[in-house]
Amino acid sequence: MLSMELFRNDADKIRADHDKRGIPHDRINRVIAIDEEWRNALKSMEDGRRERNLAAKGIADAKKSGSKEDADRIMAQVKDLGDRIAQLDEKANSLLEERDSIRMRIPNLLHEAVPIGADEGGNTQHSLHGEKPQFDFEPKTHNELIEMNKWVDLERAAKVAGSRFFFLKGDLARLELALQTYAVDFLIGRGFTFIQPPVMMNRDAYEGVTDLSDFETVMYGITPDPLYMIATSEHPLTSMYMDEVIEPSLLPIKLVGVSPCFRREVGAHGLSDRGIWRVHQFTKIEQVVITHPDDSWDHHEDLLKNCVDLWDALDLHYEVVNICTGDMGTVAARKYDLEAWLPGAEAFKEVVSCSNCTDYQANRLRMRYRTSEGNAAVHTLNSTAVATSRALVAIMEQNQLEDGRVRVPKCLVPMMNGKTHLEPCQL
RNA sequence: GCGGCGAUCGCAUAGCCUGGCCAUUGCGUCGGAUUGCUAAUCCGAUGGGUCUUCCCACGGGGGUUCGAAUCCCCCUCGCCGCGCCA
Repeated sequence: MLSMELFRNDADKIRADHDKRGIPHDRINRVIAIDEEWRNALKSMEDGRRERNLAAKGIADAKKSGSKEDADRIMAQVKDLGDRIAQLDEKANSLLEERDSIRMRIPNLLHEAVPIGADEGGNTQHSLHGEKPQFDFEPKTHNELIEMNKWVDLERAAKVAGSRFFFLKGDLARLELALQTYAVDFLIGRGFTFIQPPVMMNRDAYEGVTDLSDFETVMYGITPDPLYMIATSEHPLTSMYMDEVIEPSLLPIKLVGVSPCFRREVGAHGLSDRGIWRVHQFTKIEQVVITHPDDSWDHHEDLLKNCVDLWDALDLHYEVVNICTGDMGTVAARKYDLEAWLPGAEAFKEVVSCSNCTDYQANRLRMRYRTSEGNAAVHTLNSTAVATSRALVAIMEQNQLEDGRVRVPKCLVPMMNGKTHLEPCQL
């Protein structure tokens, strides 16, 4: 959410940003108009309260000096004042609610380096990493590999849970655990604190970190309790300090979280998403940084560097993509994606998303740091380190052998008890 | 789940019983002053708002009242005990 100061003092900045995104200004103008109305309504209400406070004081004084008649007279005068104030208060509150429900839907201001584009076709390549793997045989898709090696059981998962769930089995499951351990240790080595978060959140905290439409299309609600399954550990980690004033000496707060991630994937269809590429539950190792606004763009580059070094260590071929205006979404000001090469699909596909959300989440979460001029919103950043299901797909497809076995990335071999290749699962 | 107790400003606290001055004090932080000692001492500021002779804020919501931190009800969270439990 953008700060109200921006609407009041620098609305043209927001309008120019909307032009870049290709969306109309009407919501901005509406926020400004309702804000004006709200301020007037608030003023009348405050005048009423002031009158009441003065009267209450008058009564107290009168009683103290023993003048019961004076007290009774004032009381009679202000008898209906309470109702009037309540009405004015209600009006002001409904205006405020209306203003902010619109404001919540206005997207973050974009960084100036974000390329202009209507949709994902406008994204640009930032850099290319690793060597494209060459095969002297026809490489298989990960779907073929998991099936022939019995590493994933989709049918039985459908039976006990539903479609787009999976049982992960044998060596592939063991590799998944190795990936988690490797990524967590890697980030601990770069100064991150390891956190295991709650995997359910209440509505109030959740509204602070995500686009409102996600409640309809992404998150699972829990019946009968008013909770939501997290779509990523970014959400509990970022909202961890909500409603707090953070001592500047604690910044930057660098967190690495591991959690299962739950996504409804409403509207997702198609054969290209079969297997474990797009699923309702997967595990993700996530980086989160809460920082001083002056440092946030440096931290954004650091987060990307961590991903690049981590994915280089896994010895995979991928590109970094600079996400364009039309593909950005509501919360981020700038976003890089890592897209891994999938030989089976002959395409780069998204495996990492690295965002600077500037003060957008912090404003919603009332998450500030102390300055000599008062409190100011912090900046929040997040980046996938590894989403294990997708990393496994990339490893399987890029490291496959002709017989269907898969070479374990060198850095993970020690965590696989020295095992260098994934063998088929017997069960 | 049941019972008891609690929640006040960055942290810690007083005020609540018995409704009515400006919500107290300590620590921390920031600013200033001063002194030659890794810092001490003194002064000031330090919840939010439209930064203000004004309004709001004592976990959240409602009620009683001319007036609520204070009385009543509901909810949330925490602590203690009991129950259940990986």
